[in-house]
Amino acid sequence: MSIETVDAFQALADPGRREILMMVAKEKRSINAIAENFDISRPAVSKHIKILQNAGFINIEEKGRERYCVLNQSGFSEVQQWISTFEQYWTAQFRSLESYLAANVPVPKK
Amino acid sequence: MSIETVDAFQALADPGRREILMMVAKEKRSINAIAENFDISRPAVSKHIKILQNAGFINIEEKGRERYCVLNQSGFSEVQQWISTFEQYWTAQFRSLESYLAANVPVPKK
DNA sequence: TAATTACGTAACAAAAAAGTTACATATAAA
DNA sequence: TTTATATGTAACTTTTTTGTTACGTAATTA
Repeated sequence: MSIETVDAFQALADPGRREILMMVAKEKRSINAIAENFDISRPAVSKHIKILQNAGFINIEEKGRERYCVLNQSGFSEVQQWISTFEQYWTAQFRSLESYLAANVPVPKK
Repeated sequence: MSIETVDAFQALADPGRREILMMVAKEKRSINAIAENFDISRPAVSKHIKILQNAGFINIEEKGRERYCVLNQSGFSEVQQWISTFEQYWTAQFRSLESYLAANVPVPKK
């Protein structure tokens, strides 16, 4: 938890943080409301929230002394974009498999 | 690095492992070929490879004493699927913003 | 105004991750 | 068959993460 992680992937590495995102997705929740659903202490949750916020997964809406967490699309988009850069390689790999088979696997003569 | 991480998100948390995936995406590479591109020792790379393999991001093709890393789609799919479960919430949030505005923001009378 | 509530944060402890060196082993090359 | 190469793994150390307790502060409520 250390300082202020901004790395989206590191932010998602913790299962608890992913759970928090799931909760917040359903409806905005205050820090305490989130902490109630976990075995860890409120300060620990508070730090998780900060990491998720810095990584762009949630935004905070301040309402008096309460702070509500709402989902922020940018973190998700960042991850999705990274993943999508790999998609082109599946077809590339498929083609190289094709040419490999064409070159190395004997085709039965008719 | 400890034991055998199988969690896809944890596997992606390390920037070095993401770099490895980028490298392997371009073309299959042996463990040593990968290690040459990093400042860390070969054994360390070897462990990263194992984590990526266990998490479903790469497969190993054994060729004699060499082991080539090739991309495996399953890890990527898992992450992409998780991300996509959140997509429905953007529209949900947008609708709740709409209704909030409709209820709370005065519309100038014509 | 005095409690109470909803937080943040500093200071530390425990656990996990990441890296290293020192071997061991199997294949390939001389 | 000796030597070199490509790798895995065990044993440890260092660094990062994660968590806790204790305390501070601003906003509500009584």
